[in-house]
Amino acid sequence: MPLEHYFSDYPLQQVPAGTQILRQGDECQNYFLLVAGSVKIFARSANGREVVLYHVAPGKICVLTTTCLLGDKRFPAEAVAESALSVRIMPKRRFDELMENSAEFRHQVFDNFGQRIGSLIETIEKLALETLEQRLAKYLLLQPCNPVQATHLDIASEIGSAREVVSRHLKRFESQGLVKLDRGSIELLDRTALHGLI
Amino acid sequence: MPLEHYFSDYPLQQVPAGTQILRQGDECQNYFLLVAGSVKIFARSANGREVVLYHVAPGKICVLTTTCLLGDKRFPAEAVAESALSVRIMPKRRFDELMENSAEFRHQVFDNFGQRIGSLIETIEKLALETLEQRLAKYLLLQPCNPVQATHLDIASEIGSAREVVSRHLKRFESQGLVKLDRGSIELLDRTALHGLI
DNA sequence: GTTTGCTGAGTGACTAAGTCACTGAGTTTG
DNA sequence: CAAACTCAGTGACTTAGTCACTCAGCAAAC
Repeated sequence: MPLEHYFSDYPLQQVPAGTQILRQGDECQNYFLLVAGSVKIFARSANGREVVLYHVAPGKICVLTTTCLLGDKRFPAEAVAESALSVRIMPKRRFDELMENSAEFRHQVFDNFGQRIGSLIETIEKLALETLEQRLAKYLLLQPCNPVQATHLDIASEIGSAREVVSRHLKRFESQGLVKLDRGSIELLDRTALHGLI
Repeated sequence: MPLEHYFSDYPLQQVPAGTQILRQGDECQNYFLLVAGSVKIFARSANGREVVLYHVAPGKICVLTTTCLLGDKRFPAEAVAESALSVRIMPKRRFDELMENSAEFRHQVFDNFGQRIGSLIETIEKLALETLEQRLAKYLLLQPCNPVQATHLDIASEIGSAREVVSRHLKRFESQGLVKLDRGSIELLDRTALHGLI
C-alpha cells in the first residue's frame, strides 16, 4: 500500500514552480505528501551560499517536516518548489492517528526516514572526504538527461561548493573533451572518462 | 518511560574501550542500547582520513543500526567504542514486536531518529557553509571540560578537516592568547574571544 | 528597435584549506 | 635504557573558496 493511499481523503493542491514553501524558523503545521513535482530542501549561509540537503520526490513526505512535528521544533532549513507541484496536506492529528493505528503506514514513514538518513550520511562523507572533481563527476553522471539542464550555481549548491569553482572545473572538463558547455546546459561527451575520475 | 526499560530483560554486556564494534559493510543483527560509555560512528576515506558522523550516548540506540535493520542494508560506516561500554542487546524480533505493540517505545525510537536527522543536517551545514576557524571554535566551546582532552587528529575528524590544518589554527589561537596547548590537551583561556570568532 | 536590466558564465588576484613528506618531542614498553 | 609509537610542528605545494570584476545572451520596457 503506497503512502499516497493514506492521503487520498485530502484534496490535491497545486503549487506554482519557485514557491518558497518553508523558511528557516517556520513552524510546521501539517504533513505534506508530494504527488507530483520536486521540492528542494536547502540551507543558506550568512553570505548567501546554499547547500542542498535533499530533494523530496513524488510519493514521498518531507522527513524534516516530520521530525519538526514530532519534536515540536522549528524548520531548520528552506524549502522551495523546483517545479510546479501537486501536494496533499494531512493535518497533524490524522498523521498521529495513523502512526498509532496502522503498522503499514508506520513502515512507510520509517522507510522514508531510513532512506533519508542514509542519503544525509552520504552527503557528509562526500563533503568531508571527496575532492570537488569527484563530486562534480558523480553529480553529472547521476543526472537523468543529457545534456544536463542546470546552471553552474545550481550545481555548486548541489555539491556544496561555489559557482566560480564549478565553472573552472567544468571549463577544464570541456578542454579535455569530457563535456560540451552551453548557457544552462552541459552535454556529457565521455561518460567513461568522467567515471574514471571517481 | 525511558528506552532502557524495554531492554531490561537483556543482560548488561561489557565492551572494552577501543573495540571496533561494526565495520563498513557489516550486517547488523541486533539492536544495541548503550547504557554507559560512548560510541563513535564515523566514515573513513580511501586515503585514511576520517569524519565523525555522530556519537551514541548512554540511554540511546544507534540510528544507523536501526535503519540498517529496518531496510535490510549493510552498515555504511565504522563504529568504535570511545570508552569502556555497558550495552544491552535486543534481538531484531523483539524490537519489531515492540515497534508493533508499544506506542511509547515507538515514540522513543522516533524521537531518536528526529534528533539524529537534525544533527546530521547541522553537520552538513557546518561542512559546506562555515569556515574551519568557526567550526574549530564551536567545537572547543562545546567541550564539557577545560582543558579539552583531545588530540589534534581527534578534533580534525570531528570537524571534518585534516590534522595539520587543525594544528596550525590551534597554534594561531595560542599565539593570540585564546588557548594554551599541551600534548593531548587544549586549555581554553579566553572563551569570549573564541565565541567572537563564530 | 534600441536601451535597460537580468541571469549565467569567465577571469585574475587573492586567501583558506588540504596534502605530502618530513622532523622532532614526549610516552610507553620490552 | 633503547626501540617503537603517538602526537605535534613545519615547509612546500596543490586544491578550493572568495572577491571584484567583465562580458555575453536574452527579454522586457520604453
